Amino acid sequence: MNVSDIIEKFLLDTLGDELSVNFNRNELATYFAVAPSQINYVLATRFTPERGYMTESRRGGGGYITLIRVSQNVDDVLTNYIDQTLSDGIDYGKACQILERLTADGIFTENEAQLIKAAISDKALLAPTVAKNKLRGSILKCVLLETLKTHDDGE
Amino acid sequence: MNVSDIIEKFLLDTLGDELSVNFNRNELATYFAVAPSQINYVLATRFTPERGYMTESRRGGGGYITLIRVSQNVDDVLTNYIDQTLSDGIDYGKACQILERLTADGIFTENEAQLIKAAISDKALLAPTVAKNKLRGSILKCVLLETLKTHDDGE
DNA sequence: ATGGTCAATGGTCAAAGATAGTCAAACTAT
DNA sequence: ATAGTTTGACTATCTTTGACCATTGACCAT
Repeated sequence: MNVSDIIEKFLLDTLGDELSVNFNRNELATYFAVAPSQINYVLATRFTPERGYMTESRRGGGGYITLIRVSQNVDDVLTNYIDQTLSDGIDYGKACQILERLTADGIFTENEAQLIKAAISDKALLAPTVAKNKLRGSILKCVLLETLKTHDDGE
Repeated sequence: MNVSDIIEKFLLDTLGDELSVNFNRNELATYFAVAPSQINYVLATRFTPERGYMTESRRGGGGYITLIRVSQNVDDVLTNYIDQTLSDGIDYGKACQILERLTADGIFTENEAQLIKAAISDKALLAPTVAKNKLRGSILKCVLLETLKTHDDGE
């Protein structure tokens, strides 16, 4: 297991049930004996908006980083993702983050998320790398739209 | 006996009764004094879906390969479909039939089938018509494989 | 009060490192 | 000859590091 994964886990543990957690970048970096910028790397790759996180920070003396779990109305989340993935395409990692987030929100079951992941994996999408993201975006969009439909029906 | 056979045997032994085994490609290659890519060769020729195996992996620091056993004997229906959709591609109607059949068999829930249908609809697959069936086949294959995997987990 | 300086933060980005994947050429066994 | 194996060059992806930049607040001089 690499250090970034360990730091991720540590932050998740520290976050626990709380809405946010506050820390000092250099301190954390020293604790895990990594370059300070690796903290940014972990935040950028693991605690993304797709997964429902955001950060705030301040430089200078007494500087800090706050990691925040954002909660949002589920339909809004869905529509946001639909709008976003609509045009630009999306890579597999980001797509998984979205699916995990939606699973955490109870929109998908674990199994459904797994199936969708399989459907949009690089392996499934036999296309040149460039085209893949576009295609994946389109597929995901259709799936989310379908979900939005049945979700609305359901209530 | 050639080295590939030996590596195959080693992996089978290591796998034992477990559902999956995790290893590092370079380490394994070094251990058997072969080129790293030979590990891929062994996986590609011996641990195929048709034989009841699949793999997952990650590159970069802390990278790994996971060899996963999927159900070998039980799900003949599924494996048949997998073989069929593997090569030729499949049109949307046929795909839906398969999904409905599998839903009737209790492999998929209604909802799961809906999601998959959305994912392989003509709308989702932005590609030339000719390419669509091929692509749909590939996606469906991945989904079915995934199902075999999680199916095994459950029992 | 006002502005200047400096140390203590955090941010960015590109390079280096660490893996795994692909593919075709060379080799080997049948 | 043909099919299967082995190798290596090249590629793709993920992680880790470090050099350089930006911001903030404390302290100081005026």
